[in-house]
Amino acid sequence: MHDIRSLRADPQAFDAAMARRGLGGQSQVILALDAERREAIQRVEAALKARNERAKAIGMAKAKGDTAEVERLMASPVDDIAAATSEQLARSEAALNDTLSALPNILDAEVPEGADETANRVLHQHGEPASLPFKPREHFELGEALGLMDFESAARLSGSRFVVLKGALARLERALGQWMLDQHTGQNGYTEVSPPLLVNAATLYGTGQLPKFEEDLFRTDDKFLIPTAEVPLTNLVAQQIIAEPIAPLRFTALTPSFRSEAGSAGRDTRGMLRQHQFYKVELVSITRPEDSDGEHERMTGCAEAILTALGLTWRRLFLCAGDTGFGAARTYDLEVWLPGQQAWREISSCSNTRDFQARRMNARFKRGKDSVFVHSLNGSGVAVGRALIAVLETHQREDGTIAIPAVLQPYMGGLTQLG
RNA sequence: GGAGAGGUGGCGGAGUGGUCGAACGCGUCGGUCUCGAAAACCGAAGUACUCGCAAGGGUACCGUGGGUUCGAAUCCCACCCUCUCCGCCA
Repeated sequence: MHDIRSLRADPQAFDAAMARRGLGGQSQVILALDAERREAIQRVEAALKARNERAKAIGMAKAKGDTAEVERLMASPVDDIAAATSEQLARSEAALNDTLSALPNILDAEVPEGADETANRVLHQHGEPASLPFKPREHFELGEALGLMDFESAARLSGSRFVVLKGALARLERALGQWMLDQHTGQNGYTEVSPPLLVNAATLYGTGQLPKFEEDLFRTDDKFLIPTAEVPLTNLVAQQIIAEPIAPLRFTALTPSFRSEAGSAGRDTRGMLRQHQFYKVELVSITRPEDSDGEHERMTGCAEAILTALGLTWRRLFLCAGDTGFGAARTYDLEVWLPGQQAWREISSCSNTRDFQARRMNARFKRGKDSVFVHSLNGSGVAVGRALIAVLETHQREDGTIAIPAVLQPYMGGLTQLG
């Protein structure tokens, strides 16, 4: 959500910021709505003032027992402009709100220009894509050959974009999630949270999924399945005035994420790269404004450490303007190298939303006598399903067995390989 | 799911139609007193929007949204949430 005051103060800057997102001039329309709204407020409040004065006078006359005065006042004309104007006020207020809440966050000045992912900038890389002495297989070939990955059953149970994992592979998924969670709570100072997986519309509005991206969500009668634990974790501070977060509030959770994948029909249909449901360990930080940039680097580092410890090859991307998500001011993506697919694939996305979400959810802290909007950040630390894929493809051997990374072996009952 | 009770300011808790943004207590902040502190006493203090250069006005907010009324924290309706009991249930 944008601050109408700063927009008023510098409309050109606002338009320039939206232009980086490929959006045409917005400020004219918004300022017109704002002027309309404020003008309506004036009229409504004037009418209300007149009404209040009259009512108060009647009350005083009655208290004095001055029935003549009461009757005179009751007979005096009432200002009925209020009804029409208040409707107009409600309309322009709603229009202004709808417009503002559908506009994406203002990008950080350092975000690379560019319309799509081809303009993303690689910041650094860990390891080199390995040239294996045999033809590496894709994760679903490996999983199915082991008899531990079953797409047919999943399709029968649920439809496309689901998978059934079995035996040691199911355990490996669990091990990944447990181990990552333990890293973040044990080494990185995050507090583990077990949040609701169904949330209401206000909560999704707070983090920015609503109103614009409803089609990406699964919903029940009156609730939505979370598309990421970012939603409940960040909203923990919604509507709150918390103590000043001198040290950032850090939350982590291992949850399923549910995504309708509307609009991605036909993409990544083989295997478990793009599913309607997947586990993810999420990281969320709530900070003071002056701390959020540093926290963003730290958070991304926490995710990178996970990938390194798993023996994966990865790189950090600085997403360009056109590829940065709706709520983010700046985003780093982490990509892992998938030998079977011979491609870099996203496994984590870490964003600083600054006060964009905080404004939507009215999350503040007290500084002196002022209430200041917090900054909120979120990042995957990391996607469990995709980490599973990366582990399979990276640590596969020619005979189809898979070496289990040392850090996971304690979580696998000492098992050192699959197959 | 059924029956009942209830949701008021940071907290507790009054207030059932009129000058109520709301008594009182606690807590908070400032002051007096004190070497200092405590106690006591005095005083201050909500949030948002809006008009204004400012000083300072105005409006709204007593779970949420409607309604009745000249006027609503107070009356009516719907919904949400909490608690108690019953039923069901992992």
